[in-house]
Amino acid sequence: MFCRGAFNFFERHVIMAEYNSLEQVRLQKITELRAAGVEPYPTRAERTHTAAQAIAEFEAAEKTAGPGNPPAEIKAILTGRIRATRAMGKLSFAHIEDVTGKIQLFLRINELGQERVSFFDKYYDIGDFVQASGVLMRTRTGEITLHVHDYALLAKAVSPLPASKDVTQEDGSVIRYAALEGAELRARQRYADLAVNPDVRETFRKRARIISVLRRFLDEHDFLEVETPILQPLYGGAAARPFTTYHNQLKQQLYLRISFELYLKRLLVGNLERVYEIGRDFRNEGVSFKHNPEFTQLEFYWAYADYLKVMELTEQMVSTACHAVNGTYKIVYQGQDIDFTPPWKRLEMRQGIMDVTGIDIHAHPDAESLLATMRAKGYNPPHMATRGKLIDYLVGEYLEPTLIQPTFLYDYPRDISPLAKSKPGDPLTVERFEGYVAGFELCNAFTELNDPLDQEQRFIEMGRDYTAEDEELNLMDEDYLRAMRYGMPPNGGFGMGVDRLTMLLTDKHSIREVLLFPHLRSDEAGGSETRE
RNA sequence: GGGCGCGUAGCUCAAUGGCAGAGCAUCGGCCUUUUAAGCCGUUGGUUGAGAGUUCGAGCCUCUCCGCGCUCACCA
Repeated sequence: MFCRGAFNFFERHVIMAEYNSLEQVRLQKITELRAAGVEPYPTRAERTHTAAQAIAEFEAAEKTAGPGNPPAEIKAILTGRIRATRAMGKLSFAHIEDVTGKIQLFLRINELGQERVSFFDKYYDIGDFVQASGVLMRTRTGEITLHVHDYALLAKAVSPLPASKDVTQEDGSVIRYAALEGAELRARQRYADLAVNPDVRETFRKRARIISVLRRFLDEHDFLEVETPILQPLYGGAAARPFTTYHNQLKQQLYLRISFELYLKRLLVGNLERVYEIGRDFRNEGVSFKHNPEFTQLEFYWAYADYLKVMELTEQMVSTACHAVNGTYKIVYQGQDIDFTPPWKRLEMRQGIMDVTGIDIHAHPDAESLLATMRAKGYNPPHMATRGKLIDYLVGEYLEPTLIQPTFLYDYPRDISPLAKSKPGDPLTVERFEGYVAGFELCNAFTELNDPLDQEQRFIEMGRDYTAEDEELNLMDEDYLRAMRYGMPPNGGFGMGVDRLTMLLTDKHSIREVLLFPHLRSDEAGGSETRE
């Protein structure tokens, strides 16, 4: 009990000493390498070509030489990680992989001598980083290969990479053997996943490309990228439970933001006109295949625009991102053909609900009337207080799943949209749309409410919908109202989950496949050993 | 949080309540153009953790941990 920190420290060292048999073999090799004067972790490396550059240069040299003629000699120093070895006594082959791909090494006693070939076979393992110099050649089977004249260790791997082997079939398809496949292990040890699964690396390259394209698109449309607080004294802009934290010196309760909205719109008051932010939101809610506690959000606000203009910009932006990543506007998501070519379908929510349920929400201006009709038609929503929530239920249960092709569902109930501007002449409806693709929500946007008196009223109404025990739910943001009182230009605002867009564009079912380090529970082994 | 399913060697997976196995990886041997190299041999396990039933548990029961699917929650 006393000195608990020291106990944990000791315990940790015991855990660290638990090497498996494969690791013990490699540790022994490290000792022997040092004894032989080989530093397993040298400070510097040298490289003249990436794998891809070496292959391209050799092919170009072959072309220059012409068929049947030997190409000009190309010397190269390559670096990479050993992915496969094939030792044959006086010969040895290995594949190394760098960020551009794989290339084969060919070691022979003619150049290296028996001792150096055997030394490579004995001490170099899959997973080690190596450097090899030599001359490019083609083997008898036609593979462009580095004929090695010298080699060096760059970093020894103690733990074996999860072994995976590929064999390319005659039809070009690749069969993978014993690849790292467990979703949990892959997420927990993303480093190993990335190291052995090239398609995972490709997914995250695509993700980076998507974000880069979104940013460039908005920059080119004269939006200013800004950064607003993640630690906020009040949270708002969405309906979600926040994470709370505490500033020790200020003795202040703080929240991690659940949206950027209220801060970004303050900037419109400051005459910035067009602003956007790409960053992390945090929501203290359930985790699922499409929810992570922290996720990447894109929001922009556009002065003098309305939700119709935002729709047009949205379909342009998302289709541009799709084309940049996939080279086409048409993709397949989980077996469904999706076409992002603008313009996307526009569907009024009232009409959409009518199409799938036969209920006209305009005929039911209050919750009681709507609920009675729903019940009469056999719909049994869980207990819900407001008209908007009943409508939301109908949309979520019956309409959303039908929206496979990119669709803007527009004109939402006022009472579930406290930051959106009312539709002129229709007090129950606001100018809001959500973009749906493949049956789930991709983005959410509206003509922003800029009337400070109306906004104050909405905050009050919103507060009423929540019961007294929701003490934390303080939606009244006085500073935001003060900003709005200085005058906010009419504007259209937009929010989109970047992770979900990435899921769509990379054909991933789970958000965990597009997050490098998704949230997972503690992986400490043995439940009964945890003490608190 | 609820329901259903899963957890076996470093990785991918087998195993009617009856000696815990295979492929790849590892280790040793043979092999001078291989590519899942091949051939011969070898090693590797607290079957997620703990308890129970049983002559005997990877398998049945309970508790716990973790993951997956699903529901709830979720702009």
